[in-house]
Amino acid sequence: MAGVIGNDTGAHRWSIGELARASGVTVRTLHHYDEIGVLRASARTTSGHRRYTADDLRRLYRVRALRALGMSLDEIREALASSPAEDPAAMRGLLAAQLRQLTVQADRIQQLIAQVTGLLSQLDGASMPDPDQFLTTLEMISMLDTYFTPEQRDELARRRSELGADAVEEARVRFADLVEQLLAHADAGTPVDDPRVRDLVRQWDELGNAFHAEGVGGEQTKAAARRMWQDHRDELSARLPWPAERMAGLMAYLERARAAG
Amino acid sequence: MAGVIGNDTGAHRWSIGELARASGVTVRTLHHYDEIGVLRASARTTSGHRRYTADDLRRLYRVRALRALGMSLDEIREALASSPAEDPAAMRGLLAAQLRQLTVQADRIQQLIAQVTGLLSQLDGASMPDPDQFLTTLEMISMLDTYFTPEQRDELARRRSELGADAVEEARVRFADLVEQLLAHADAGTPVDDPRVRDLVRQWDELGNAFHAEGVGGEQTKAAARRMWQDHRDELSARLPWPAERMAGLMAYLERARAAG
DNA sequence: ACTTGAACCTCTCGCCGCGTGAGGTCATAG
DNA sequence: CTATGACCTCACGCGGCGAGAGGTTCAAGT
Repeated sequence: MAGVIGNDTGAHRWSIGELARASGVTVRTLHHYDEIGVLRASARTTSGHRRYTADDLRRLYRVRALRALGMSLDEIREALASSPAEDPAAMRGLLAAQLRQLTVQADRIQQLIAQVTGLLSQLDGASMPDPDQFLTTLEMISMLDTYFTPEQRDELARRRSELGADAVEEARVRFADLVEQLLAHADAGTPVDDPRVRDLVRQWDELGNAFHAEGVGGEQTKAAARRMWQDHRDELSARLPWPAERMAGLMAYLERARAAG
Repeated sequence: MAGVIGNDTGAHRWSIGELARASGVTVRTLHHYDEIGVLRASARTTSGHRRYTADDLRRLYRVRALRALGMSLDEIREALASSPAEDPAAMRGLLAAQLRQLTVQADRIQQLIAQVTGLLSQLDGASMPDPDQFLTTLEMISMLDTYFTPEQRDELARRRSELGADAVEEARVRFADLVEQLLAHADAGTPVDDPRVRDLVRQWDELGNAFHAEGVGGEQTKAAARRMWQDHRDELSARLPWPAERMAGLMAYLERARAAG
């Protein structure tokens, strides 16, 4: 079975220290591999010292290679359990799975890099009147993590980058403008079914929709955003130039207008 | 000091379960944060139950955000120890360090992806006469890891990709040709200072130099390659179309020719 | 006032891949 | 016979919690 190529008859048998030096791993690592069955010493002396064969050395090389590719020792044991000569498909599946996992990790890291870069540019940017602003941004990050699933965050980020920074900035300006106009109407007591108000509400909803996907997914994202707003009205409106209670009143006005529409 | 923004006088104080639900972390996590001092409950009831304030909640958000960016809890504790309002440079340094670390990780993962992809293409390629070939490739990977430093591996990979796959294949063919010619001379007993032999040796060295950098770094890489060859002559020559002892003889012939040149 | 069930407390072990000892046995050279 | 290394088997430690055991306390209903 094992050892079709290099049979060990009469060949040298290594002690654990020799194997360690030859392969560049520590003795402790070999002990560990023996313990968990990734690489068992194929023999012991009468006094209990491990003796390794040339086949063991080759197997060790394979183990180290697969580990260098990022696999767990459990996966490696399974991969090397059935001789790959009999079962090349198993090895293929494992490598493919590993590749998928690596791609996922790479994506995650790229996202983190983008986020950290963004935070750094906020810190370095001219707009640094107030370190509290930065801390609040930090708080927002974990809020987003709490309320949106990773897929939803991906989707939001994707749409923002599709729109481009300029369009996002323009949307921010238009949003501020809508807030001001609607607040004015709310203060003036304009009825919610006034055509001017209805038009403003329509613009508001359109503006928001640009950031969400269509269909069920988009609705879920919007629902998550609403939940976040309801739970953290104060913290969130602290980042806006209007006081929290004014925004709360505005949201109520909006709700009534939508109900009337 | 702390709580300049949101003072807690008379405000609601959360139990650990309420804080957990509000922030989306588990109670166990909050216990852990309390234990290691990342987020201490700012008070306890007489019976020992933890009570959290609004400031604690904000701090928790910051902790979760920094963790989502990949920082360790130790780093986070340090980062939040000094109020960042007093020391914005510290936070900047931390984020910059984190960004560096993330870039390193991203590079590593990209390399792994390239390696796994290469292995998969070897498995899928038409040239799959022999699963042993594949296993030997695995063994080579860990050998390279043992003999070359990460920098040296980077350098080798860089030069190979600069040369391009075609040039590498061409070099392989020329190498085979040189081996055949030199073996013929060695067998024929041509003296090592024969001009034809010296020319072949010159070509051999040039061919090898194309894969190594110039200067001290390149010499170290070549030395590492020689050590690898010396330690693993048999395994390595098993991947070449000539028997190990013929290659060994050839290397000796080469050495003598270089000494004579 | 009593009971119940949920929420809270502390303490401990488990995961992964070993590093780093501690304390004892075996092999070999002088 | 002894000194020195190489080897052996435990066993704890690391990071960031999950999972559970076993006991107390809280809040609400009867």
